[in-house]
Amino acid sequence: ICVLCTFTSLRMSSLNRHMKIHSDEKPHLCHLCLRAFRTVTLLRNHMNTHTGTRPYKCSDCDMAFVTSGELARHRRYKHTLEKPFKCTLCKYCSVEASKLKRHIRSHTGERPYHCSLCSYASKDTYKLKRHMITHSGKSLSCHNESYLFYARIAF
DNA sequence: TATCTCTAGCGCCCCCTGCTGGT
DNA sequence: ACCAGCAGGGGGCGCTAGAGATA
Repeated sequence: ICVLCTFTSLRMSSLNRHMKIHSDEKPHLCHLCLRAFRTVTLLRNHMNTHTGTRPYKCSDCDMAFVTSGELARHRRYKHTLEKPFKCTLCKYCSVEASKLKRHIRSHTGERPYHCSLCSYASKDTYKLKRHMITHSGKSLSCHNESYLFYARIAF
């Protein structure tokens, strides 16, 4: 049992590894952007984003991905059409949990993302970002910096 | 013990659609 | 009626973090 959080494991080795997340130790450094990672695997995946290396290739189309998880998700979206996350209130189902979470907000009416300049509130972050254009008149891509400024105030 | 694999999660961007107000 | 602007709903991918599985 971790004394710092709710984590529990049957293996001492898992607990030892877990304890590292409570420290800031990130010994694996990307020499291209100086970002640091806890594990070599994370660094390797990150380096692949710099080099464009995509080892996980889809057998049914030309797509390729940095991680196996991305490939698995792609295959669900495009090939197997498996949608394990099902809404209990309607027939909607999704490939991803986060999509179901976003969908459920359409039932609950929850709008966690508030505009700092008017009464508008959004159900997801990108809608708020898009909404911010109406205050500035700038294009979405030109608006990133001011959006981040507004977001810091709002959140 | 190190590495691989899987799952979870946040984010970004895009598309389509419906509503609304101006012309 | 038509069009532009805007918001709602959702699809798809990029990337990182953490933990289980395995070599």
